[in-house]
Amino acid sequence: MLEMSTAEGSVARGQREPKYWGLKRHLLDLLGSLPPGSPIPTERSLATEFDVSRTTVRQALAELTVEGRLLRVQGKGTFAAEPKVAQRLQLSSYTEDMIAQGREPSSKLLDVSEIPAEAELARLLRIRAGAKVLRLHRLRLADGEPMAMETTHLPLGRFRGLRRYVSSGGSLYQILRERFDVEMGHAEETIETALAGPHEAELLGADVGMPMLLLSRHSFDVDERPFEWVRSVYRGDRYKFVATLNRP
Amino acid sequence: MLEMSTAEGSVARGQREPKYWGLKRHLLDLLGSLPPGSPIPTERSLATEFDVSRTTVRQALAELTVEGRLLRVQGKGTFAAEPKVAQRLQLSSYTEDMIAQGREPSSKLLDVSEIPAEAELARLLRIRAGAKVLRLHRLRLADGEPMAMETTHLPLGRFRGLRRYVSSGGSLYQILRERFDVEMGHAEETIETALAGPHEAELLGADVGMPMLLLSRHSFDVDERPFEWVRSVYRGDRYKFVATLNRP
DNA sequence: CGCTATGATTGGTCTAGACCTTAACGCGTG
DNA sequence: CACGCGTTAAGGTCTAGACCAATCATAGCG
Repeated sequence: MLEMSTAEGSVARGQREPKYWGLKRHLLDLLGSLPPGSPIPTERSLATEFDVSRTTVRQALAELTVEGRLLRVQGKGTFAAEPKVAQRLQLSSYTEDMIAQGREPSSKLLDVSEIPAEAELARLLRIRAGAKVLRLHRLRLADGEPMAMETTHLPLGRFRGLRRYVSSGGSLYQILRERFDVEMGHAEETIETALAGPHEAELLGADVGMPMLLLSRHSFDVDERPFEWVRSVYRGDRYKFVATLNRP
Repeated sequence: MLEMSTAEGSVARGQREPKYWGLKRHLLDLLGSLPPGSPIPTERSLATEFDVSRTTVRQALAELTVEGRLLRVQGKGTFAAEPKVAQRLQLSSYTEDMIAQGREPSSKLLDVSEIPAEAELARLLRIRAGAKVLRLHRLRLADGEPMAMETTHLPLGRFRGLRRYVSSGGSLYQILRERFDVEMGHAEETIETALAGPHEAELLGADVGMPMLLLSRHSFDVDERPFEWVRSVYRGDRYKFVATLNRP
């Protein structure tokens, strides 16, 4: 895997190594020889074994957790995590994209609501502030596993009656294409890091404070009119994005 | 900015809110009305003011730091952070790319070495394991500010004498094009999260444990032969990647 | 004038212990 | 058999205080 350095390397530089680094190294070693899902020793027993306080153990465990190496469950224990899954940088729809990867996609529609556009959202969708937008809140799954939380905003002025079509199921892009004659043009995506809030953590089965990949998509039709603005939150410890770039 | 929820929302769900959430909210408020670089109260004074232990204050500060909202400097204090900078998903060279954004690019060559390829690297570069590769360790800067740490691997069998050209400066891609007739084909990039280790943290002026964006690039020439494998580590609290996707 | 020593202040690490929340198990009772 | 209710043990939050390490201002000395 050609790992990123974590705590090894130049020890002899005059610096004193914090105790939790050593503990982290030890656990990393342990994880190397452990299948995903295996339980690791409890916080209290690690504290005893290494003769450090539980706080120090927790510092090491916390870092390994946000690095995606550990999974902590209150009341149960701490376990070796699953390796990351690749996620294609999508311009195609989520559904098509997952199928292309041989995974079985599904969506759970969490919420549909009509809300007035705030200034920033209105600018992005090129409508006037306060105009109604349809907001879809969806949980994206692959093989039954939660992959992302997606929030889509669409201008209702242009897509009257969209709410009914959406509620009755089906691919959003297919609805837009067939019912509203939307021809997709280009899209602009940004990818950045973010931390999971309580809401995201709960939906994705992650912990508060875990690093997430925040993907924003701003889609335009062939006439350069913006027709959607999407924010998706992916678990940073389990997914990565893949893009293929071609020489112009 | 259309923020990601952090700790607000459904308070009245039977759950007790941890103290550090409230503290975090307060600091987020404060940050909203503070220009970047402004100092915020010290840990000890926050602990006194809010009547909590310093440990609790530190938990709130730690989360805000990895979210890119705060900058902590030992011996000096804690400060409001700068907002994120956009970074184009690059197929062109770093140099060209920065110029297109109106920034002044520079590179600092940290290390050049010839090393034998490990199994995984050999597979990626399609050479035999143990064959020599040139490893470049570079710090990428824009307007004098460290942006990323980049590690490039090139097969020396194909690029004999490359080391000398590189050492005497100039764009790597330009050298490959002009001296070795490499015509760039496509490239495959992946983006994932990672945490800063001591090495990355020091070079990029970040803290150990901060979320980073890890960009890997696998480049091929027009004959589909791989000619480089690159790993770049970007500060996740300050940069984001932008990609424009077009309908095929 | 310039350099060095020192102390004050800041964030960084660590302790030993307390109590809370959640999950799993077992043991009763209806 | 099903349900509920403790018990136990796990991780989550929090305290009060200690010492370390980096920074900066300042006082003093050559």
